[in-house]
Amino acid sequence: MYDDYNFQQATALQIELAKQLKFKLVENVTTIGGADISFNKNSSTMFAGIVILSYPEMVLKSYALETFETDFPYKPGFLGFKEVPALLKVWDLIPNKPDILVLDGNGILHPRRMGVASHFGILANQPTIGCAKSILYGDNHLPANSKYATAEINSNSDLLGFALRTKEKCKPVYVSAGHLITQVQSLEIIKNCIGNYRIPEPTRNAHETVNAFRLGDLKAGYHEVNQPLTLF
DNA sequence: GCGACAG
DNA sequence: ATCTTGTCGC
Repeated sequence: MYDDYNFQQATALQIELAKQLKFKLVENVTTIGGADISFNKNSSTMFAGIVILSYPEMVLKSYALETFETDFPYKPGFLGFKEVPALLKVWDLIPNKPDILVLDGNGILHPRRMGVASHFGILANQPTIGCAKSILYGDNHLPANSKYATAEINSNSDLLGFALRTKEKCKPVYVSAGHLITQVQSLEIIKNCIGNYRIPEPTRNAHETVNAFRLGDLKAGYHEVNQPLTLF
């Protein structure tokens, strides 16, 4: 049927895009971005946002917000097709891009190595990291119950990512390289982005910010932040 | 065939 | 993802 045809095409495109993936070290990281999407149930309007923090201080420096219309449904394995178009629209509003962008979802920890972070990275030619709140694919071995404990996530003999305990007695997050960064550096960067919560600061801040945008407390466009924000 | 299944 | 109160555990 109609949906099957779209997902067949989407699958073929993911396989093609995955051939373009590159993994290398990112040098001199001083800024890191977080991207997220929010929307009301049963609405085709997505609220997209990207925040930029100083690294490793994790101080909010700027953010961009924009809405986007889409009918593409959520389906496990195809999140990029739903979220990346909206995120690219917000991305274009940012004059000074962050050195690395963290997306809420996976990078190469994906059946076709094309999670939302890899998908965005390829289309924007931007170093990206995927950080998901639950497992999508691969072995699910839990890390020890201590902060910073990790467990490799493999599929067959490929190292696709890491489960990372960001906080004691909390479920781990799942980290993988998106594009233009290595697996090990992705893990190190995310470790350095942990504040006092389970979710690393770039993603956590992005989530709070897009929610405020959806609820009408923040406006669309690019905004720079100078004094500490008393929003959280 | 059955179960799993990012956001 | 979003809608929501209380409640269990540290």
